[in-house]
Amino acid sequence: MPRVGLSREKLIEAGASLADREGFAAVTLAALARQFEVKLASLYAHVRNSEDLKTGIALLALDSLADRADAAVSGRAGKEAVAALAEVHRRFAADHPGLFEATRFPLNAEQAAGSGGMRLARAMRAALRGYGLSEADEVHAVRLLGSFFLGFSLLELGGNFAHSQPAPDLSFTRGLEALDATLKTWVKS
Amino acid sequence: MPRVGLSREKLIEAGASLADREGFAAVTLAALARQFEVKLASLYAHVRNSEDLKTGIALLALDSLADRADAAVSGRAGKEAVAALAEVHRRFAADHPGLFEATRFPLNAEQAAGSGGMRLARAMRAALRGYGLSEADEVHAVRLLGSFFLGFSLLELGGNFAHSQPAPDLSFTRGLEALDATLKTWVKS
DNA sequence: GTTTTTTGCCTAATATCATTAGTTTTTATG
DNA sequence: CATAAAAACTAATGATATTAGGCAAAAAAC
Repeated sequence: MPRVGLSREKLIEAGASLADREGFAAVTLAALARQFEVKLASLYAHVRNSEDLKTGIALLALDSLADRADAAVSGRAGKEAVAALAEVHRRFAADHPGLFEATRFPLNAEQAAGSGGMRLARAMRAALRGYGLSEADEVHAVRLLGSFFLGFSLLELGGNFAHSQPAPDLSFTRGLEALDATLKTWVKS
Repeated sequence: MPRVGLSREKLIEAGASLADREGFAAVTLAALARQFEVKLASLYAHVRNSEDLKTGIALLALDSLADRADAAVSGRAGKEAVAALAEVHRRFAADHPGLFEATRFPLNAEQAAGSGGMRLARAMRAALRGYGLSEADEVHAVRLLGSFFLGFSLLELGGNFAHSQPAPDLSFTRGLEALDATLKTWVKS
């Protein structure tokens, strides 16, 4: 019986593709075993357990998002950079809901420290450079923007904006304008 | 064999309690069957399936959150009301993470229309009354605030603010101040 | 009170997913 | 070529979920 030639990387890649096509919940060890035409137990030679596989997919998804964020803020600052970054988040969530969901898989501190999540925070700080905030205020602003990006995408994906007008596009734009305005005149303590 | 006296309401209540104690993921038909000392298949006389049960729990959790929101904005408007509402969201998420997660369970349009989620939106609009926004701008603001509340709680619960200073409390306060400032001078199109 | 109907709970079966321990076979290494 | 390492398999186990049919408790009807 020749070996199929599985590897951890292959499983993670295939898992991410499956997440993108059918949603993160469709990613199971059983599904991947079927895809590679091996017995399920064979996968344990390459991943510790289901959670280990999903962690790998989450890290890959975060890196994918971070790549796009880095590209978006490159050569930009201030309002333009923030808007570009916001667009990246929203487009990623809308175009790749399965991968977006994967980015939300819980990671431990060590995993998070080396992840695309940190790169995202750096891209956000780079985008905020044009606002001239202090170091502490920059963190507050990163958290404010990060919360808005995440919350908006989740609410939109969940259909929360589907039952009322105006269209979400406009709310997104107006929300960014409001945030830009307040960043320009950041309140002092 | 005397009947245990199960009912749909009892199962939903017990499920919500279990979610609160051990997290939403711990809520399974099997777990509830054990708790009531009946065979799992018996539960199907009261709920259609696992999703039906979880939908019921989600609606109960949303109502619980909405009750707190209504109480918080009662007799308040403007900055004070928004801050109280924000606190309710954040406290609920932090004190009842299992129930908070339940509120995020997907609902169809009909279920959502009659849910505590609509009451939350109303409480939000009531809180915004003090800012004198137009009807359309009010929707944008509801979505901006709702996104921030949800996003902040999720990031905080996920440990995203655990690896850096300043403490999340301060970021939350400063974020609200920034949002208050921009609501006061809402950008015109 | 008795009889009939409804409905709650159980049994049996089935399906799916996940994990572990040990075995066999393939591939890599010396 | 022989040996060791590792990939893939087998068997077993455990957990969750759902369906169909049967039995008996409780409710409804007489």
